[in-house]
Amino acid sequence: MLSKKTQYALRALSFLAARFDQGPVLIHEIAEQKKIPIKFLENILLELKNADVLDSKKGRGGGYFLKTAPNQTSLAKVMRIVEGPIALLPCVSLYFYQKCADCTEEVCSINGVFIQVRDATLKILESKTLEDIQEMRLEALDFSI
Amino acid sequence: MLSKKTQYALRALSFLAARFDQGPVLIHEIAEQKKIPIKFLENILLELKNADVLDSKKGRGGGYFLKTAPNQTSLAKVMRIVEGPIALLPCVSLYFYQKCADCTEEVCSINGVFIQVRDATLKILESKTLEDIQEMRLEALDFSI
DNA sequence: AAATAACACCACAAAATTTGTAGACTAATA
DNA sequence: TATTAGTCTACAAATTTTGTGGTGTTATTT
Repeated sequence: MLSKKTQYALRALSFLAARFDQGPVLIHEIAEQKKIPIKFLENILLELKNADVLDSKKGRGGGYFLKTAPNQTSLAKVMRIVEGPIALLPCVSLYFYQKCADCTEEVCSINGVFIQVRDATLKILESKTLEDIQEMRLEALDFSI
Repeated sequence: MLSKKTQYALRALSFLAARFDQGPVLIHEIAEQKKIPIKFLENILLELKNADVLDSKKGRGGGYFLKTAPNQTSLAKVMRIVEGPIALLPCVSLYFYQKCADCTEEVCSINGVFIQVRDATLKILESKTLEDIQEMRLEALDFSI
């Protein structure tokens, strides 16, 4: 299961994706719209900024905004920033590899399956972007009916 | 990431799978071979027994053993017993569904991707069984060279 | 029947992680 | 220079994970 932190991050980003190119958005507004504790959200957005997903502007008229177009940031990237490894076992992670503590087998009989799971998961999460989880925009709705 | 508990469970089961039909195996022996804290392992094995994956025998000559052939227990089943949900979001879980707390969108823009991830993961974990992660058996090795 | 072996069960404790908060600081703008 | 809004550090509360202790129960052996 994804942590709340990651879920908050995805929600905030789906909101910011819908506002891409419309100027900075206040943390306060995101927190309110998405019902995320504001100080917690602060930390998350800052982390995403330090990882070059977001950018920000201080002072009046400031706020957060996507650094690049929504389709330029994969969900895998976001998840690695806020959640950490995507793989289910440390010994099978591409970016957070760790030798399994106390693995007693010379040839691990377990990790093969989890390499498959990892690859199947990554195939999706590397190809999907913020554009794919972008919140529905009001102006995109068709009111002509 | 899978919890240590789940990793321990998988290791213990890979060991028991290799010993299928060879009588009960002592908790003590599994703990030693697989370097798992014995009291922690007790809890795990009991849970797997209560879920009908394992069976046990008390007293002298007792121990734990697989209730059915290794290929009869899927990894998905094991993981649901010891780890809980396989899906990455509560609102997308088949066996542990929960409405997303504070989901503010009428139509969630996020869950579609995670349904895909869930399905890709389950396709593997439902089809792979304990037979697939079974520890190499010594008698299966070819010493003729 | 007594002794012993081994699982069953309950309750708790330590450790780690996650989630959330407080408050001072810095930068930008009007 | 006052105000606005992000930055940063540190901490605290809550929850989950990991691990332990002790007693009970059942089966086997002698």
